[in-house]
Amino acid sequence: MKQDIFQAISDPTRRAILTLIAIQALTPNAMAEKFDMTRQAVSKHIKVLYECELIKPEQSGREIYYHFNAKKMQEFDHWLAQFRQNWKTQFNQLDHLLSTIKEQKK
Amino acid sequence: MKQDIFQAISDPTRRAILTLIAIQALTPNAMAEKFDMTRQAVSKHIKVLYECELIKPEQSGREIYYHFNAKKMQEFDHWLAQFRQNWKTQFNQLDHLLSTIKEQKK
DNA sequence: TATATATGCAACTTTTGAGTTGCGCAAATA
DNA sequence: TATTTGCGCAACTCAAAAGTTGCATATATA
Repeated sequence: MKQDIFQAISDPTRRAILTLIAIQALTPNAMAEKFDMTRQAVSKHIKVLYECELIKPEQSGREIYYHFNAKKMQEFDHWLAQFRQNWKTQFNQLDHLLSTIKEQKK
Repeated sequence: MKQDIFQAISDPTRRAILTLIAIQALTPNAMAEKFDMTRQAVSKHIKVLYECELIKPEQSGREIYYHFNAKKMQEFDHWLAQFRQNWKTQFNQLDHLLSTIKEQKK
């Protein structure tokens, strides 16, 4: 099943995994040790993250190091962009409102 | 129940609602017309979005207009910030790698 | 005042997803 | 070669979440 990046990031454990491997690539076993969770449970999270390309595997003998794929994370940034202008505008309007109230109090 | 902003945004319908009302405030009925979905289903999504403060209600007689709360969306931006430097670094490294390959070809 | 409209809440069903146990395969090691 | 280790896949359980129907409440309108 093709995974949705938004759905992938909605899980706290997967967000923790991303934060960890953004610093250093890890094997599934290493991740399982970090969280109080079986290796298989971590393996499922890895599958989700892999299918939406947020992580990349690097085989090394029988071990697999999973790396963070920063490029994919930019999709979020692009989605957010449609709201960024919006929040800047809302804050400017708030500033204006506050100064108007100030004026009225004088 | 206190809702998680990541979980709130993971649902496609809720993302569509946010995109709509970022442009113009809408009533629950108006939203239900946009999607092929009962009013009650939309109402539940509204509840989720409201509980994590992504939208704000504005009562007008018996109608309720829901507005987009841009400020809350910034929480995403803050979470993304921890990766932003990371992806810039990865791209710089890629640039470096590409120019190295270029040099070798000469 | 009677009726229609806009909404929220509760109970229920169905679907999805997180986590477990059990298994098989491939690589390292004795 | 036999055994251990690292990993993925499949079947299962259980909890959460999406969507439905039904009902209650408040406001507008005839």
